[in-house]
Amino acid sequence: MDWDDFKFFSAVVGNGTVRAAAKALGVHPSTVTRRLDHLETRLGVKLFNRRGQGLALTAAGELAAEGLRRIEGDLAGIELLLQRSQRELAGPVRVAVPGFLLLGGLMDDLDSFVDAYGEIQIEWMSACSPAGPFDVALELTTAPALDLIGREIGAVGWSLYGHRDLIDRSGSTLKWIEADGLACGKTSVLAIDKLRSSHLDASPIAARCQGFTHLLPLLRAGVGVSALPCLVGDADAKLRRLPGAGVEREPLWLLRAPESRGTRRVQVFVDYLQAAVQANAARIRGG
Amino acid sequence: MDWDDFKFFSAVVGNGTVRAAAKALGVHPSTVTRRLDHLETRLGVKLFNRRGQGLALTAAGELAAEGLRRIEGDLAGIELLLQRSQRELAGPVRVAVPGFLLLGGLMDDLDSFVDAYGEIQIEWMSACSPAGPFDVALELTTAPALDLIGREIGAVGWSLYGHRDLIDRSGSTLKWIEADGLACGKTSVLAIDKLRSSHLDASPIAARCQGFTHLLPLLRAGVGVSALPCLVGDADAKLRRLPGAGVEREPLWLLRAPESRGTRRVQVFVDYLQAAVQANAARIRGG
DNA sequence: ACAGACTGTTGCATAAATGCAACGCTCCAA
DNA sequence: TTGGAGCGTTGCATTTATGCAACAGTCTGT
Repeated sequence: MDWDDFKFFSAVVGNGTVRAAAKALGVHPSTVTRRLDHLETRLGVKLFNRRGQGLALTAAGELAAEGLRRIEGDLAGIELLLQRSQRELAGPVRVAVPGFLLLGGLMDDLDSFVDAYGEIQIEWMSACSPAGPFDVALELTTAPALDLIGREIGAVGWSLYGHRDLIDRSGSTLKWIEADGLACGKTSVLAIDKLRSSHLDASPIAARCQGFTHLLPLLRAGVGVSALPCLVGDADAKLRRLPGAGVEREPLWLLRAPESRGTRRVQVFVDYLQAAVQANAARIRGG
Repeated sequence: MDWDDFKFFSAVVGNGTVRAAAKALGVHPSTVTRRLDHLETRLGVKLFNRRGQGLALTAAGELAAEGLRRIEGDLAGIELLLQRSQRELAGPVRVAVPGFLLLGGLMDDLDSFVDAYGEIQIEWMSACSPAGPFDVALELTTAPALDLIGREIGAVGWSLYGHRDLIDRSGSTLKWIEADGLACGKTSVLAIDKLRSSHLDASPIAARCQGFTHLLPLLRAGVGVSALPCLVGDADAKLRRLPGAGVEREPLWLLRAPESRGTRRVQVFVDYLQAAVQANAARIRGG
């Protein structure tokens, strides 16, 4: 089935004569007649009656023209739609998300998004030190800045983790690993302080480090215990929660810059981000 | 704009892979990829993401697929519709119409019908002596046969006509031309008898003939006067109505054979026939 | 880890569609 | 009646698209 034949047919119907259709399509008149012949032969139906001056539609031709009128418009509409979506869905989206969410596998299916929206360039910014303005951010806060539009979309659960052997070896005194810069934009995370003070207040400090990049290897090596987002701690087979240690939760907010409100490419990514948080809500909360 | 590119795109979406689409279309896989490239280049939009195993639709591709789903179905529907209408609108239609209606120009735009429905073969039968069964007929009757479906769709007006010079030469005694076989299926037309008896009862008979083929030349030659359907008489520039002679009307019935009821090709012609009678109603009635 | 089967994609020979000019035809006006 | 201009349609050279086989890559099951 050759769709192009219908295009030529439709052009002839719309322009009245073969020559006019040929000019409109930018081809030679002979091409048009040959495509019409081809179409009629293939269908086994005469669409036109050739008679000296111009062509006259047969009943079947009238039927076909009727149905094609809409198809022709729809097809042109698709082209316009694609080119418009092309413009709307291209460009940068500046995203500020705490590193531990990515570390915990929140964005493991990001490739499907990149596949679908290849023209959107995602600029990942450390939520800790937002070097510049962002379009969308996830933050552990209850008081979003005044110039942002915020919404609570979940809660991040924290607990105490250590190497499983270290935890199982009950009776030994557990040492604390002090880490800074775990949650971003905040000097300290309330959940961490509460966990330590209620379970390991008097424990000695084994090490002091900066961020997850340092903290996780130290925990895996069995140097001591520390507070981790459950999303990160539970995902690590070598680590185990400290028995008895509960889960302290911090509210997770989705923040949007007002100036990118209504921008489709940003909205599309926000939708994906929300879906990702939703899909991992249980893991993020920590059970 | 190449519609065929969309066909290939649609096939890939529908069949999942390039190779499956190629097999479904009966072409080589390379052809499919080249058409996709062509389409993407022309639109300036990426529809697919090539990744090792299979193809993944982009957001734009999803949009296009959405719109094309319906178009694909519509196009296939048109083909089926045409082929069905081809079957339904091909074959013979047996028509029995009194000759004078054709003589009077009732079917002057028949060519447009033949153009539109070239596969319908109209078999004209003399209504006078219906050699075989017909699908549709026009008849001057008030009592259609019992096995037919009839409907009155107009009235045929008759009056007295003669050569204009003969009519204008007042005072001379007008001679009558007796014609048989004017209206069909009937031995005599009541209107003719009434017209003669009320205006030319005592006039001598100048000639006796058979049918319009003989009668009209005699009238044009000024041999005498006779009764004609107004449709025929008024159309002839040489003839004129006899002043004072009124118009006698016979009901015109449209008859249909029950066995062809529901046959589209017959119905289509009946519609045309009714429209033709309607358009010429005034001329047929005789003013 | 490693064949095996699958995917989509590329040069090269062939087949098909197109452009060109000339033709036959109908219609309109002088 | 007779040019002239419009129409759609036909051989022939050329451009374009297709089929074929071989390729590079990924995924899966052993």
